[in-house]
Amino acid sequence: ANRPPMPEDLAEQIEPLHAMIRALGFPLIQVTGIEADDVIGTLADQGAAKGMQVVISTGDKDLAQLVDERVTLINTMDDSVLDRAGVEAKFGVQPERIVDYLTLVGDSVDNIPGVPKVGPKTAVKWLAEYGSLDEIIDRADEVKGKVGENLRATLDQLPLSRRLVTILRDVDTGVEDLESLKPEPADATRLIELYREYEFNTWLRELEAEGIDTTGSADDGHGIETSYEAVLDESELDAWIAQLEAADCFAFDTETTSLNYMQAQIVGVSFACEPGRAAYVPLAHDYPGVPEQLPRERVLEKLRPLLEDSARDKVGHNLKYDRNVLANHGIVLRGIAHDTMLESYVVNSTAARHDFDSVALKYLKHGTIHYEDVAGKGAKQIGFAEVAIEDATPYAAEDAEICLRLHAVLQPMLASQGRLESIYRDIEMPLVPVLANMERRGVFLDADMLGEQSSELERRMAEIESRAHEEAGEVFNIGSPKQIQGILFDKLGLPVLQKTPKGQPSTAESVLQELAHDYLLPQLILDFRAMSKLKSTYTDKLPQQIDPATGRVHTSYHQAVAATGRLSSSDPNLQNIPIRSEAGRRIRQAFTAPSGKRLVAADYSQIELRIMAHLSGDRGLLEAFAAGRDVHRATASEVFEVELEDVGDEQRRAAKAINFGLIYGMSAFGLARQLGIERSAAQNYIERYFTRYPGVREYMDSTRELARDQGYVETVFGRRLYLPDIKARNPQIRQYAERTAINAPMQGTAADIIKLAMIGVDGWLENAAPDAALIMQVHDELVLEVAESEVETVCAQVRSIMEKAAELDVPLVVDVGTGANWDEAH
DNA sequence: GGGCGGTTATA
DNA sequence: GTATAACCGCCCG
Repeated sequence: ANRPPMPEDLAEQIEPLHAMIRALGFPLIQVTGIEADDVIGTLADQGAAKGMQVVISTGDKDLAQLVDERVTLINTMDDSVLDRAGVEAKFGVQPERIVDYLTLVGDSVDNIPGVPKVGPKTAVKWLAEYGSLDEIIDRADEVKGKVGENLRATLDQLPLSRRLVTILRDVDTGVEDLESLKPEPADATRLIELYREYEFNTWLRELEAEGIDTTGSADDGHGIETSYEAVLDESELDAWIAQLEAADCFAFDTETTSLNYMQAQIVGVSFACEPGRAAYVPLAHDYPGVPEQLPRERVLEKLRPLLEDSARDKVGHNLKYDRNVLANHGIVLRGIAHDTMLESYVVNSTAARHDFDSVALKYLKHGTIHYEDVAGKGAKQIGFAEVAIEDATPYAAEDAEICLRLHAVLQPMLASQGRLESIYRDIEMPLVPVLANMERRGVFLDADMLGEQSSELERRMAEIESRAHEEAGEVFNIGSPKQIQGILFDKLGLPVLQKTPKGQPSTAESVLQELAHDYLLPQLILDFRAMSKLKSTYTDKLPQQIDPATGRVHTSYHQAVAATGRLSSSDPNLQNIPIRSEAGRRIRQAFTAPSGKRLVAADYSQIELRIMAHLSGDRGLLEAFAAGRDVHRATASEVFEVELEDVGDEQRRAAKAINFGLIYGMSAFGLARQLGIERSAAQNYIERYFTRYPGVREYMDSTRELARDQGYVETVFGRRLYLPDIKARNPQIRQYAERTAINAPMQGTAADIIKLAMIGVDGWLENAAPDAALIMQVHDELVLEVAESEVETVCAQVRSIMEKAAELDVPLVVDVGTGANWDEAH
């Protein structure tokens, strides 16, 4: 009576939930007219009677009455376990008295009255004094005070209350045999369907990471006896070093105190050189009662010759990290021969993730011990140094041993598929130390300059915010799209021009820009947003990310994230530093060269369009580049049929949009929107373009066809990008795959070329200009920090190396600039 | 605390 | 119309 009816939002979730439980392979028991608690009570009793240990997963305190020697509760919200002692500790009464306790206390939600004014305290006190509810009822006269009166007044109801709170243990559950309740393997196909439908994207990714086959097939390593040992004395260490020296290639991994490679200190190292055997050498575990470990610096000195020897091959998973961490201890990791993360990436860059656990699961069907299993997660996570050595050993040793086995599986896959091995061997692997060096070197930032900008932005934002509140006639959070939406569209009744994917009126930039023609408030919001972005992401955040030890920011370049072959950058992302607005350029000015040095920025001019010319072999386009023409102007001249020198600004702008659109696999619709013209006019432009550059049309068509036939597209160098959706029946999904098919060879080839250039530049610098270094890569641009005396030589040589990084049917052109800061170098 | 939507910065 | 990372607000448990 006191429970509100089930909300419709909840009711409609019940059936999908049941479907999901079935797909997961769990037994689902539904008994009409019986409480779930009673079914659980009955099954628990039956299990206990058969001598089973029964665990009930619940947060419901009522179930505590079921606890005995064989039955325990677990609350998976906080992982607390309630056994007999736990129940007594939590409630102050034994499990057998829980029914009595609940009867006295009552439960307003379940409409069980209990005795007024009796709560947990009084109930426990009475039960301790009288022993049981029956005894309390019998001796109700003895209880003094107001609660005594209440007890006597409710005596009649108590038997009913007791019946209501008592969980039944003898209902007909319809379950013939407890054996039939064993979980079945999950129905992966059905699960994927359901996860897609309800957009459970995280679980979907997990499922994909496991490979589609989730029927519980056996571990590929099944049958291999594994021996993982912790190395705690010197003679064992020496024996391992001797084995590593004798091996052709050994797997190597470090455990550390931090994911931040600049701050990380080594806690232990692990090795493997044959399947089934691995060692973990704990070095700096630190917790009460930790056993004596070999001294870290001494062990590292012993390992130094092995680790620094470029002739000794190592395999690892993301060895760039290990190289950076070892550098913190003065060791230069050389001989980085193989990396299973990069093997997985080159074999199939579109696989959901290339982290160790996912890759091991996918290629070995081996479920690894996760970091969270040994260190916990969230706020309660501990550092690896606090992990007990006996827990750390299987985890760390497995990393090395499984890595070795992974390499044995992935290496042949690379070798057997076209030019993938060359992408891996000649591009990705040599790039590893180059990136590690760039990361460690870091970028100098003028924090004071950014600080000043922050204060200025703050002042101007406060001003704009109060004007916006005035304009709106009320105070609202200008940073909340939801509240903006309420003000603009509900309160002020502005027209809704566009909706978000979820069907809400959008307040995106393009929409506000349109509305700003007629109203003031949208412009204020736009101005606020532009400043807020710059302030929060750049002027506030970047200075905080300066490493105190080096005074510089150290990004992470990710080599196995972008499906096209590009790098990505994070913590901080140095690939999206503003450039377009004046305020944005001021942020670039804070990227400065320290005294005595200059920044050199070298970027490829129109590299993706040049690659399109090369790939398509279109004569007109090739010729335009060969002649060194302004390609957008040349395109305008062709499409609009005017002489080169007569091309107007507007025509050039349109031609530029067409050129970019082609790289992105555009439609007339998209071009029309970009240019703010009619769809038919855009279609007309595209038609004229293709008439003038017929090779480009042929290339686009043949690329789509090739993608359909072979299921993947390739860069000029043979990097592959798989397109599983290219045959999708849903046109939206299929067309998206087609656009990716068009774009990936161009974006990917550009990525291959700049990676080759980086390897070349780094190699040259090492000998010829040791005081100069690469410090950033932004997709088509390299930034170097160079001693003033070397600037001229470096500029010339970097240009030359970049332009010669690949030989295409078009010249590669590089613009080089120098300056005291990044803005000036452009 | 964790996940997601909306938004915006770059090539 | 391609490829990313990161912020804030908001919601949930």
